[in-house]
Amino acid sequence: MYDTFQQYLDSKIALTNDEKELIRSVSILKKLRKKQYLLQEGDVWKYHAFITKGCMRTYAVDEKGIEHIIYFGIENWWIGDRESLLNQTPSRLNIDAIEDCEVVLFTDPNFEMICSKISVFRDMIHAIISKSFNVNQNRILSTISKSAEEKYLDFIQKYADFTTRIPQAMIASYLGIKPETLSRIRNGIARK
Amino acid sequence: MYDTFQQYLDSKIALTNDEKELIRSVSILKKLRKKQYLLQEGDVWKYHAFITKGCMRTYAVDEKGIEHIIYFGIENWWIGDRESLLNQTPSRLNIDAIEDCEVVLFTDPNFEMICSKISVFRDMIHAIISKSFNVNQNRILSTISKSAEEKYLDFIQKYADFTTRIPQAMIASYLGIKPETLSRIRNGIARK
DNA sequence: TTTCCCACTTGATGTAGATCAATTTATTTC
DNA sequence: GAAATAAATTGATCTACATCAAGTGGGAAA
Repeated sequence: MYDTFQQYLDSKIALTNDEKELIRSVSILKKLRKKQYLLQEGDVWKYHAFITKGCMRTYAVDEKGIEHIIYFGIENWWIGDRESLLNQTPSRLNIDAIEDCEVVLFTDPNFEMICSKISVFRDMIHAIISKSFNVNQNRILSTISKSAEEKYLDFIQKYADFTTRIPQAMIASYLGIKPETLSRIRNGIARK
Repeated sequence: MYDTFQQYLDSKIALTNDEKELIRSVSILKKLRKKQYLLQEGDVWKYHAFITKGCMRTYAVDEKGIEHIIYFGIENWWIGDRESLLNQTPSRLNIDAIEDCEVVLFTDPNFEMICSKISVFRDMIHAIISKSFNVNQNRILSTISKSAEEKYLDFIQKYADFTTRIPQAMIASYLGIKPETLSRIRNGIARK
């Protein structure tokens, strides 16, 4: 279970055995059943979380009770609420498991400790955040400029591996369209 | 002109005079006329840019020739295309001046040099990127979940100082709606 | 196997926002 | 300060997507 994370680290950075052991020693392993929350609205997020197995989502619920998914994560992706973590404020977001999942958690102080002691780790994390920033910026451009069909085609092209694992209604939510609309779009594409 | 940037630094981090001088020594000052490009689509972005005066925008142009604004920046904001910088690929974005502007530029190697030598500077930059990530995430949530009117009300509340300086049509573009629609929304709000 | 449930589809209709086109109101520019 | 240019408004119409409501199929429970 930790092994997946270790392989991820090895693929990204070169660490000494002591460094590996330091990281492992403060890691927390957690299993989640399908539908189980990792973070629930109103709670303060305290961790840095890495998914080693399964598929998760981050979403907000609006005043009408409608869920709006802002993020999907699978194996080898990080997930969390950086805003809640940074400001130590109650989260407006929910994170839960779409499938049975396994995650590796680090408390923020331990994570900071690792970053301060292992500069390649810190650099790796900063590179990830930097890339995530770009991903978000591209998604903003997509949402403000494209039609529902274009957004869907972009999505399945970019996240081909997600489309089979994630219910269609959740993909619709992520794209900011209704499930019925997505169904019709798929229908339209199929009959071309 | 550099003074605005120095004041910004002083407000954020404590630096020795040598450190201040190191930063200043590699800074590049640049003035931009209204409508002048800082970055043009197809070019590779090479800098880290800080606005000391004026107002700028970042936007993409789609295949129909329509501009989609993804970012506004004013005094004391950073601006650039991190994706182009990171990958050294031609940018899909344009950055230009909405008003006459002054910016402080650092080439990427110089910027990295500063980060490596002055850890508080590096930490400041990482904190800014981290916050920007959150801002973008909130904007994604807003665009996929809210009506045009709600988005506009959020915008003027969050960026009150922008609304007077930025043409309405550009705000509409930023929100992903048409200028006519924004005009009608404003009209509707006014007559309430 | 049957039942139940859930994800998805399909149809009919409604509506927010887009489009097209014509004015009016501001800003530049000379 | 007049002429030219650009920005914003307003009206009429259109359309992509939403909404509401039934129906279908397929997989888990019993």
